[in-house]
Amino acid sequence: MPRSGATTRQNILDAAQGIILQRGFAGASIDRIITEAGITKGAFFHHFPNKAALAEAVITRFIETEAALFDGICVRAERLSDDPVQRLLNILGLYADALDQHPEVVEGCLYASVALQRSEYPETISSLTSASIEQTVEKLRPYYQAALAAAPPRKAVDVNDLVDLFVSAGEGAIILAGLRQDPALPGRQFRNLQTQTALLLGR
Amino acid sequence: MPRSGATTRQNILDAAQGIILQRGFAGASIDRIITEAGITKGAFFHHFPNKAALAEAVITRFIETEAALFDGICVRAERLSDDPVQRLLNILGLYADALDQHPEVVEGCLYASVALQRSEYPETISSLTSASIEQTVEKLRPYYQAALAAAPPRKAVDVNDLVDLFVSAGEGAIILAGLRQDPALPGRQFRNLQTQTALLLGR
DNA sequence: GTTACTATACCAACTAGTCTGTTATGTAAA
DNA sequence: TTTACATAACAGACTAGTTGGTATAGTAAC
Repeated sequence: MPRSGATTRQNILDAAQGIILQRGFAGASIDRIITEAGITKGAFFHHFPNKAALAEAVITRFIETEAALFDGICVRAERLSDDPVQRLLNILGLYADALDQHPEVVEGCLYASVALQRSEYPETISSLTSASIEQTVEKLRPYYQAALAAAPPRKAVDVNDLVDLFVSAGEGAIILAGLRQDPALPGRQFRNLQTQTALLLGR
Repeated sequence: MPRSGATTRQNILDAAQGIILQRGFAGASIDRIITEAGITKGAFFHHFPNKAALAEAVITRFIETEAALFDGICVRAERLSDDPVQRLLNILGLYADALDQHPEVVEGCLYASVALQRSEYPETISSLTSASIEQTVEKLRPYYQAALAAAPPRKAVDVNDLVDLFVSAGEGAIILAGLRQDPALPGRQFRNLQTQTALLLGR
């Protein structure tokens, strides 16, 4: 076996993700990516047949990382409490903590990048992204359902709307954090959402 | 005076905004824009000295439109009620109505586009955008302050965090709406936020 | 005569992608 | 243990098309 190309591939993915978040997909030219990664065109096209394949690899890696983070939070929240309301509040709190530990969120989010440049990305990418968001929503829904059942609020609220607020508050917080260049904003946002959810559920 | 070039300019701005929202700034080439607008390169460069000037015009127009919409909502909310809590709830409701009447929000939002492609846009654009967001936040804050003072919630909540949630829930809702291709989502989101805010303020 | 264009040709820089090498590393027969 | 070879992992020049932008000549409305 020849020397492993794994680190080179990683470098390409890292560089590509950073540049895509800063300049968009069309602005992330292969020349820029290879300069940032410190490699040549030959190396790039050895690892990826074309730019679309690179995009798919970047997005896939991002989706898997996010899913793993989220699953970890759910597992920890379930361990921390049996009470469905407290579990939901813990998910919100742990998510806030996770965002605090990742100040690079100010750079942006690939979900939002895809959403705002749908026509520029290959079709497979946008459907992958939508599917991933839907998966997150479906993981989250049972927690909201259980909490609402255990502590029904005074006014009727739709479970799906609450889940959507979780997701979209996250996306929006990252955008706002980027505009303000304030890496602490997303964490604060989720802690605020936690407080409001607590009040909603009578805590 | 010769025939006014105002409509041509409008067409260019409309085409540019649409393509920027679909493909990002780097993906919105002048050739694409003039094809969409049905004009020639000569006409384009008659109206704009370069692409940066076009970007500034597009963003400026967008900012002014958004500010006018928001100011109108505040004026109507003030007319509808003297009660600070009800006023805030009305702002949220009127904003939801406004979003319902603009299904094109699924295409995206220029604030988010700028935030996610900061390095691709000229510097003036990103500072214009940040300033506009900050202006919106400062218009909104007194309404939240008054409502919180009139009906302090059981748990302490930071006014700034609440205002930020308004803004970022809006941005995030547009992103989610784009991924799901669901134009009704942002309106639903704000009505949900209205319900939660009502419960927060004891209504 | 000025303004608002159309049409077309042009340019240098950049774009994605190709092509032909070269180098590192492991395999295995002599 | 040397020699031969296979193959992944690159390097870097090259191409065809696109990019933002310029230039120029002409047309049509006011």
